[in-house]
Parts: sequence; C-alpha cells; structure tokens
Amino acid sequence: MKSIIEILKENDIAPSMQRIKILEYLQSYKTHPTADMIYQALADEMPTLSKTTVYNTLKTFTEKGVLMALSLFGNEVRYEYNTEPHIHFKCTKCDKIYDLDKSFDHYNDDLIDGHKITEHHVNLRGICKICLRKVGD
Amino acid sequence: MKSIIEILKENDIAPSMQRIKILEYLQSYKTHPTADMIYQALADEMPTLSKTTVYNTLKTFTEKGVLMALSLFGNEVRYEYNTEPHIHFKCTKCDKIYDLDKSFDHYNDDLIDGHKITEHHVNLRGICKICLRKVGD
DNA sequence: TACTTCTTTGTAACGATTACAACTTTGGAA
DNA sequence: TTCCAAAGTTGTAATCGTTACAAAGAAGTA
Ligand SMILES: [Mn+2]
Ligand SMILES: [Mn+2]
Ligand SMILES: [Zn+2]
Ligand SMILES: [Zn+2]
Repeated sequence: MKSIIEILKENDIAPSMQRIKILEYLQSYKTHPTADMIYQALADEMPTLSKTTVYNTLKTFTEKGVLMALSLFGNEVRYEYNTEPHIHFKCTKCDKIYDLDKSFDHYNDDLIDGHKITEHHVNLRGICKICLRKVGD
Repeated sequence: MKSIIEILKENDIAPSMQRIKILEYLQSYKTHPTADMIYQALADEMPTLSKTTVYNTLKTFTEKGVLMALSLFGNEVRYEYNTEPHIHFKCTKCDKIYDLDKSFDHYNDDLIDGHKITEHHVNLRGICKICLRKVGD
C-alpha cells in the first residue's frame, strides 16, 4: 500500500508533520469527520496544532483531489479520504453517517442539458437500523 | 389551484401574513433561495419583518412537509416549495442552482441495509452551460 | 550566511443560524 | 365585551463553522 508521504508527494503537497497526521487520521477513521472533529482528535498528540492549519490542510487536500468534501444535511462540511463512488446515508436520530455500496448511475465528466458535471453526490436521510431498534423498545 | 391559505390550513399552520408572504414567495420564485434571500426580498414590502420570523417560518414549513430544505455544497441551507423528486445541479462558477428532470431511482420509504429512508437527494456540481460559453471566450 | 518561499499559528472577523425574552396578536371562555 | 392563555413576531445577543490576515517559524538554495 502507498505510504502517506508518497500520496502527498504525488499530489505536489509537501509532507509536513501536520499534513501527514491529518491524512493519516482520515485514512484510519472513515467516520466523515468535520474539521473540528479532526482538530479535537489530533490536539492531544499535537498540542501546538492550530485549527486554522486543519482548515488550510483540508482545503489543500480537497483542491488537489486527495479528499472529498461532503455537504450532508447540516451547515458543516465533512471530509473523507477519496474512495470509489458511493452513497451516503445520514441518520436523523444519531447523526451517524453510513456508506452504502448500492450502485447508481453516476454522471461525472458527462454533459447533462449542456452542463458539465464534475461531481455527483447521492445523499439519503432517515433512521438507521440501530436507532430503529431503539424506537421499537 | 389550491390557495396559500388552504395549503397552510391543511398542514395545521395558522395563516399569518408573514407565513403567507413567505410561502407565496417560494411558490413564485423557484430559485432555491436562502433564508436571507427571502428576508431581503420581502423586507421592502414588510418593513417590520424579522429575520428570526423567516427562520422560524422556514423551520415550521419544513417540519410540516410544506417545504424541502436542501444542502447543496456550502454552509447555508436552501429552500424550495415541494415538488416532484428531481435532481439539483449547482454551478461552481456562478453558484446558480438548476433543477434537472433526469429520472433516477429514488428510495424514499424504502429500507436499505436495514435503514429506513425518508429523503433522497441527488446533487450534481460542475459548470453550467452559460458559464461554459463564457470560458470559451 | 542571507534570502526566498512555504507552512503554521493565533486572533479577529465573518456569515448563517439559534436562543431567548419581551412584545403583539389571536381566539376562545366567562 | 372583556379577559386571558396560547400562538406568533420581533430585536438582540450568542453560538457555530469558517475565513482573513499578519506575524512567526521552518526549509530549501545560492
Ligand atoms: Mn463515505
Ligand atoms: Mn429544485
Ligand atoms: Zn441512528
Ligand atoms: Zn454557471
């Protein structure tokens, strides 16, 4: 598997400690965290880390295509390490985000009604299986 | 066609002047406006209107199912008067939002992997036909 | 070394939204 | 009618996520 430093270099991003740790975090935790969640998670290990650095880094990563930024019902942006196209489901009870591997037609690089499509997101909302079970109690 | 007052009453919402004007606006202008855009548009006609009222009203309408709230790439919520399921496309150049009538499998009321689906959004991003033409210049 | 550029940091500012408490309107009892 | 409780509206302050900015630090290069 490709190392984090290799991934960064391939994308013309200098591999600073901050950037390595942030990408490492997103590679390990597939929870679609917000910038703040990432900051909180790394703050112990890196006491001098600045939240601005987290935002800067996420911006850089997203622009270079290393990460995907998601807008999933709410006014905060969530990030994930880039993977195959997949569907997102967010539970209205517990706010957890699930990846669904259901297939769907995706139109990236297509032209629809004359518009050039560069991103395609399918976002579902509802009550997750765990919360459904709790409601039944 | 059903009157605005009828729509409100059917949904157990008392038809105040503010609520009528806000729903009227969303019925007439299919631009997926933000709360602030609605406020700005109505402020001339209703000088005492409060932005809080706009937020309260949009919340009520959304909870009652009169409106749909959309999260389309960005940290502000957009609203539209409820219609048939359709795809949204947002231009990264001009930020305009287009409705696309392309059909897609939608899973409302279905169960996927044990999760109960209540909302299904398909959001595309790219460069709209108008901005594509400008780029060519 | 000195210089340039990139990166990080802390603070302030910003935009969207919510909390809250006071005020106003409404729709029934009495 | 008059009175009151509930519902609705308003303005202000607070909060949250994010961005702007300028200073400080690190790294690379001649
Ligand atoms: Mn995902
Ligand atoms: Mn629409
Ligand atoms: Zn849940
Ligand atoms: Zn455009």
